[in-house]
Amino acid sequence: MRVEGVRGMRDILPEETPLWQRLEGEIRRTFSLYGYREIRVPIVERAELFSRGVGEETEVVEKQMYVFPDRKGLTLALRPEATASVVRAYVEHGLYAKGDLAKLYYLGAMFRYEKPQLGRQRQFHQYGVEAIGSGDPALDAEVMDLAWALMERLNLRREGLFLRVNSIGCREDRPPYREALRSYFSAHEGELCPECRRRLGTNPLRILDCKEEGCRAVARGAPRSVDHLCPDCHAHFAAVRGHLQELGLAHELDPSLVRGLDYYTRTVFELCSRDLGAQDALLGGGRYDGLVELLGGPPTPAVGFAGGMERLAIVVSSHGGAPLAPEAPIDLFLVPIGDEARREAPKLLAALRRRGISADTDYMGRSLRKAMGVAGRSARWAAILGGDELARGEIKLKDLASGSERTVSLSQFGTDPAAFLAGVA
RNA sequence: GGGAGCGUAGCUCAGUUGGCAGAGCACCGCGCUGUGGCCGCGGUGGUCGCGGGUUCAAGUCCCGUCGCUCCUCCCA
Repeated sequence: MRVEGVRGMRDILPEETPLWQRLEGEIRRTFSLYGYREIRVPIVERAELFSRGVGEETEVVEKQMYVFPDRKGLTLALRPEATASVVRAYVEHGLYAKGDLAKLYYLGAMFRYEKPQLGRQRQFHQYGVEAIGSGDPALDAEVMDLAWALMERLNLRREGLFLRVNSIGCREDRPPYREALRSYFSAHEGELCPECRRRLGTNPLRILDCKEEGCRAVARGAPRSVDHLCPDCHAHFAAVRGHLQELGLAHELDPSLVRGLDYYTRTVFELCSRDLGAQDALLGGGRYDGLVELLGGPPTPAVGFAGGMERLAIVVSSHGGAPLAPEAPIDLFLVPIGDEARREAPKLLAALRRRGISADTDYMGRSLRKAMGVAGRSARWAAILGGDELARGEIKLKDLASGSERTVSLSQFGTDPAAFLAGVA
C-alpha cells in the first residue's frame, strides 16, 4: 500500500533546493550585515506559549495550531510562528542581562492548519529577525530597510514591491481604542456575524479583519487606530516615518493594516509583492513592546519581522530574480568496462573525492556507450577504465568538451588527479 | 470558512456520440562487439487518483472521497 504525504506539507525536490540554498545564503548574509546572529529554537513548545504570547483570540491560535498531548499529558504545539519562541529563549537564558540590544535571526519550518494554495502551506518556512531591547524609532526603520536590502540583493524589482505601514498604538492606547471600536461595532451589532458578536466582548480588534462580507462593510467605517494614538506613540510613529523618508524607503500608510497576532504594538508593516496574487504579503512584522514582559521578562521593547520562504521562492524564480547558476556538474565520471574495472572503481573514486575532485560512476550496469552518455551529460571529464588499461596500470582520461584523450598512470592519477585532468584539455 | 477548475506512463499532455490505453520527452536495446551529444529502427513502462453506482460494455456518464490549482479570505 502506498503511503502519501500529508496535505499541505510539500517535498522540496532537488530541482528546487539550489534556489532555496541560494535564498538562505542571501538571507543569512544580509542579516549578518545588519548585525543579527542566528538563534535556533525548538519546533515544539508548550501550547500556552502561543496562546498567551500570540493571543487566545487570534485565528492562528484559535483555529490553526497543531496541538497535541505528550506522553505525560503536557499540552504541546508545533510552532505556528517563531517570535514567541525567540522571546521565550531570550527570557529563559537571561539574554537581557547583558543590557544590550539583542539582534537575533532564525530560519525554519512553521506549522499552521490552513487550506493549502499557492504560497500557503501547512508546513511552511520562515526567515525572520528580532531586535529586542530598544524602542528607538530608528530601529523600526532599520528593520524595514533590512527587508528592502534583502529584496535588492535578490534582484527583485523595486516597482514590484510596496511597503505598507501603520501604527496600532501602545498598551495604554489599546483600551480606549478597543472601547471606541466596541461602541462603534455595538451600534452595528445586527450586521455582524455570530463570531464577531462574540468577539465584541473579547477582542473587537479582530472584527477589523473578519472575512464575512457584512462585517467587512461595517469595518470600513470603523475608527482608525492612527487617530487614537497617545502623544508618545504619535511621536514615535512620526519619527519612524521620518527615518523611512531619509532612508529613501517609499511606503504607504494603511490605516486598515492590523496584523493577525496580538503582541504587536505601535509600528506594524508588510512588504508586499504585486506578483503574488492573493497571497501578496512577502513579509510582515512590527513592534512588540509588551511581549517580553508578558512572557516573564523585564519590560523590554522589541521589533522584528518574519517572511515566507515559499513566497520568496515564487517571486524570485518567476520575476526579476537573479538567474540561477545551472546545477554544477561533477568533475569526473568514471566509466568502467568489465567486472574487474567495476571492482577497482570504488578505490579510485574514494581517492579522487578525498583530493577534492567530485566524482561518480555507473551503478546501473550500463553499457560503455550508455555510460559515456551519462558522463557527457553530467561531468566535465570521463575516466575510462577497462581491462587493457588495468593490465598496464593505466587509465584513460577524456575531456568531454573537446574530445581529447590522454592515457596516464593509474597510481599517479590517484595521487594528484587535478594536475592530470588539467593536462587533458 | 465559502466558490470554481483539474487528477490518464517517471515528466508534459491527447483520448471523438460510452466500444481493444495513446503521443512527445525520458529510460533500455540495436545500427556502432572499447568512446557521449546528432540520426534511424525497435522495446520496457499504466491499480486511467481512490471507492461505489448506471450499463452488455466506463478513462468517458452519476454519486462520494482524497489530492492539486485558482479565487474569496487569512496570513508568511
